[in-house]
Amino acid sequence: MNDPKHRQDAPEAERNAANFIHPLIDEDNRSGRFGGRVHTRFPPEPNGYLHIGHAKSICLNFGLARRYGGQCNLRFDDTNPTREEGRFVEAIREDVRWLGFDWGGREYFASDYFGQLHDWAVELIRAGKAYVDDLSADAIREYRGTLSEPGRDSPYRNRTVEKNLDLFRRMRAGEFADGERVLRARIDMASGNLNLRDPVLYRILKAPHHRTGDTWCIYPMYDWAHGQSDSIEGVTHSICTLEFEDHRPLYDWFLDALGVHHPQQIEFARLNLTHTVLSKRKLLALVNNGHVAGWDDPRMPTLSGLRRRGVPPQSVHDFCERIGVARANSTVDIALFDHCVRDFMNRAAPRMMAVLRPLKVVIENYPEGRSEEMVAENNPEDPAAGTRTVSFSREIFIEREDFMEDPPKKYFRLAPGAEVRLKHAYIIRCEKVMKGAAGEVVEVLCRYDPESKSGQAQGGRKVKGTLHWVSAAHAVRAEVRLYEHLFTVENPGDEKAHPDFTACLNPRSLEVLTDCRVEPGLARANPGDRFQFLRMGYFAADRDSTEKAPVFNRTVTLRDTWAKIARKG
RNA sequence: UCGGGCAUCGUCUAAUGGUAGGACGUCAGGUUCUGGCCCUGAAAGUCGAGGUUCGAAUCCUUGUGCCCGAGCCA
Repeated sequence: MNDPKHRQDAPEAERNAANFIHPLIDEDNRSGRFGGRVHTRFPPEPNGYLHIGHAKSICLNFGLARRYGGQCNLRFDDTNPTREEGRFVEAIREDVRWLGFDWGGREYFASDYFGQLHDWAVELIRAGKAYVDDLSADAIREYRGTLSEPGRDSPYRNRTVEKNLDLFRRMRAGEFADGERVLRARIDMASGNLNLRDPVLYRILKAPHHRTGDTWCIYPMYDWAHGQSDSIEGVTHSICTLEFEDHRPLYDWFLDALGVHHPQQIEFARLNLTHTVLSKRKLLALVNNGHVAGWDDPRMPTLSGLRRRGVPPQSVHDFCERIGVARANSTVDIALFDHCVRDFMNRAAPRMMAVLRPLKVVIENYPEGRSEEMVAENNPEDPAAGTRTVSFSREIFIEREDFMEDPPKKYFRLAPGAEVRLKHAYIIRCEKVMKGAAGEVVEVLCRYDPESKSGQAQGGRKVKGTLHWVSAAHAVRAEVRLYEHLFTVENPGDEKAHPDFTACLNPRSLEVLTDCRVEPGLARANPGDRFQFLRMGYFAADRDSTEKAPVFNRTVTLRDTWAKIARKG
């Protein structure tokens, strides 16, 4: 347990890296600002699927609650009925659950608070802090001014409280058409912060809501709903991304105007990852334009995509811990994510032998019709994983790339006259190469050394290379889907460098291999089961997989030092 | 142009006025029945200019660069 390899088993707190939010919370706890309480929330809008960037937020919010012995709510920010759908709610729940977080029944919706929000709006009107504006959307935009010039007051800004109350009541009663009127806060049309130039609180939207149906025809804007929802839930620290920084003065203004519980908003930098895109719009385009097979395509950075590809949730946690939390915009190298996947899989995934591109090898001096059961360790990193047996016989398959008729130097694999170890079995020597009409290698003839069996007294003889293999008679056919990063360039989301991000798509992001041969035990893999295919990478059974037709997704390759050497020549 | 924010190895992130450290990546080597894992080592950073201080990544001034903001989206 003290083995550094097993640090994943260390208590959460020990792996919890420092970030700038901790001292802020520590100070609040010292001063007693929130009575020593720490309560966070993860607030997705149910209008799409969660991705790895959301995982950073989820791990942060739930992680802070865990670190400080507090709680974290799951709250759906469903204030826009034209974009949100119930089906996303279940998908989001599933993703958060997959990451292993439990919101303990504290599942809330901004729509739960529509009544309270309405009453508070009336309170603001009574206090002269909100008014109904008849200006059109275009006019409001014009009156708002620009980044460098102040706005102007709406001609409707100084209506009486009675008139505002009446108009707001009629807005709610459905007397006006969409867009005809809005309720705005009366703050400061000259503010340098555009969010304070009389922001809209309510707009008229005669659209059914996924939870409240047609109860409402006016819906609160994000700014009006979010802070108050935090307040109602007793949230202490409202963690959000950097683009909401300009909204904080408004967040504070509403809570102060209402005189209710006032959480602290804290902003952090959202995650960017190389070789992928994380914008909802671009992800949607990938799905809609058929560049990927769906939201859970294993190439997608969505949590459902990662899950289907076989990424363990522990790796996502580890990744989120390692990237840290800061206020500077940054782009994390996807190599770090891949490392986290390998790091966990190395310790957790049982080894199996699978030949992806088969080449037949006949061992001439091995008796026909004979076979033996070789003992194979399931995971050299985990003795407790035990052993299994693998059938060996006269005809086997090896990987095509593990044989070269005319090998470069430093090639440790099979070649005419060369010797290699067959993992868990014998040392063989290549005696002859059989070719087809086009001169292609179709079969390799070898002789084995009976004294070299794995685990035998004489088995210790050293050879440079060790190959994985399967017995031709025993192996089963399988489909294997090889995935690579979706984009060839580091930052496909950079619209200046790449106006059309789909032009950066990696043409080799998916390669389907249908004639693979795998150990028979693999046919019984259940969807989601993860393995290391020896020397080939980490794989997981796809949800399409059946015992008759097993299908595996490559989650990530192994580190490949040979590929690096070969590339350099 | 106005308001807000951010600049530390290639990348991400620590250092709370006192030895600039870790991780990924890269390179070199060791070990190995996985060219995996593991182990050892190396290269690699405080945006620029002034100032305060015994001492500055940290504080001050100033410059530069980048990000966010003009939805009845979130």
